[in-house]
Amino acid sequence: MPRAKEFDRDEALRRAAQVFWERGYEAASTEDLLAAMGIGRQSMYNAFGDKRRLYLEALRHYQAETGADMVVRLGAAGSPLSALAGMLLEVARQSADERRRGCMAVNAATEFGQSDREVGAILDAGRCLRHATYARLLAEAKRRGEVREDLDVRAAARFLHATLIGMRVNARSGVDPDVLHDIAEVAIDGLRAR
Amino acid sequence: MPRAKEFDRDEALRRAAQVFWERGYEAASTEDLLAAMGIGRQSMYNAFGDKRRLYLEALRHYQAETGADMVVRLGAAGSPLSALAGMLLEVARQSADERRRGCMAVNAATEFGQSDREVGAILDAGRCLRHATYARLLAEAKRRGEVREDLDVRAAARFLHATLIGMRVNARSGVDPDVLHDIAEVAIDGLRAR
DNA sequence: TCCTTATTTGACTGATCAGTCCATTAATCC
DNA sequence: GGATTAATGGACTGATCAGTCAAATAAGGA
Repeated sequence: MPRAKEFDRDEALRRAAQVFWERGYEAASTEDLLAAMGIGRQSMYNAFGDKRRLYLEALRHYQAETGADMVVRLGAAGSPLSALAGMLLEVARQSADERRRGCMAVNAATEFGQSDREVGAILDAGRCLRHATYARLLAEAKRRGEVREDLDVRAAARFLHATLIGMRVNARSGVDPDVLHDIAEVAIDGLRAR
Repeated sequence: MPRAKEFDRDEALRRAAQVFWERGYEAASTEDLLAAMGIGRQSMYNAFGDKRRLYLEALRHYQAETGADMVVRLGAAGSPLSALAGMLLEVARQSADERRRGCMAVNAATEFGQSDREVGAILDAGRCLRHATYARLLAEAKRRGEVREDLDVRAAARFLHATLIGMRVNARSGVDPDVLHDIAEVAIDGLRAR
C-alpha cells in the first residue's frame, strides 16, 4: 500500500473555492491557492489536475452547496411568498464580509461569459434549479392567493432570479444594506396580491 | 514643434474598452490591447500611463457614454413608465453579440468588488446617476398615475437598477431573449397601477 | 525486512506578464 | 536647413505565470 494523503481533499477544495470566489479565476494565482489550501504544489496537481479543473470543481461544489441550502431554507418557512421574500431579504442581512464576496456563480458568469463550455454548463444547471424551485413556490403562493391571480409563474421565477443576481452584484460593490432591503421589498411587493 | 501623434486617442481608447469589456481587466493582456488599439507599446504608455490607468479611463469613457445615452433615451419616450419599460426590454432586443458582452460596469463590479478605490468611485457615480434618473421618471409616472400610489420612488429606482443588472448578467451568460423579456415585463408590471 | 506505490517537497521549466530603454523618425520653429 | 522635441518601433527587463520533474519520504503487503 502506498503512502496516505496528508490533507483533507474536501477541506482543500473548500479553501480553494474561497480564493476563487474572492478573486475570480484569472486573478487567483496557484501560489495563492496553494497557500490557502495549505498543501504543496504537486499535491494539488495530483488531486485536482490543474488550475482550471480545480476551479470547475470548486464552482460545482459551491453550486451544489448553495443550491441545497436554498432548497432547505425555502422549504422551511410557512408561506411560500414569505419564504421567497426571506431569501431576498437575507442578502440585506448578511455581514459586510459576506456581502462583499457576492455570489461566486455571478462572478463566474461575468468573468467567463460564454467563453468556457464547462463553466457555462455548471451555471446553466444552477439557474435551472433556481428557476424550477422559485416557480414551484410561486405556483403554491398563487394557489394560496398570496400573489396576483394573473401572475405568470415561470416569468416571475425568472424575474426573482434576476433580482437576486442584481442584489448580489450591488452587495459586492459595497452598496448599503438598506438599498438591498429596498430592492427586495419592491420586488416582492410587485408580485403580491392587492 | 515635435512630431504629431499618428493615432486617434479616442478611437484607441474605445477599442481598448471593447477588449476590457469582453475579457475583463486581468484576462486582457497588453498585447491584446495594443493589437486592438492598432498602436505600438510605447505609444500606449505615453498616451495612457499604464494598463490600470488605461482601464480606468476606458471604464470612465464607457460610463459616460452609456450614461448619456440612457438619459437621452429615457427622455425621448412619451410616458415615463413606458420609457423605463423600453429601457429594460431593449436588453431583450439586443443582438446576440451585444447580449454576450453584458455590461462593462457590472463586469467591473464583480471582478474588482471593493478592492480598487478608483474603480469603486467610477461605479458609484454611475449608480448614483441611474438611481437619480430612474427616481425622477418614477416620480413623474406617479404624478401621472402610471404606477401604484403607494410606491416608494427611491426604493423602486434602486430596484429597477438591480433588475437591469440581473438582466445583463443573464444576457452575458447566454440566456434566451424571451427570459430577458419575462424579467422586464414582471418587473414593470409590479410597479404599474392596477 | 524489503518491495511496491503514492505523496510530498523543492528545484526547475519555458512562456508570458507589465513595463522600460533607446535609437530612429518626423514635425514645427527659428 | 539645422535645432528642438515628442512619437514611434523594437529589443529588452525582471517578475511571475501555470505546470513538470525527480529525489526523498512514508505507508502496508509479502
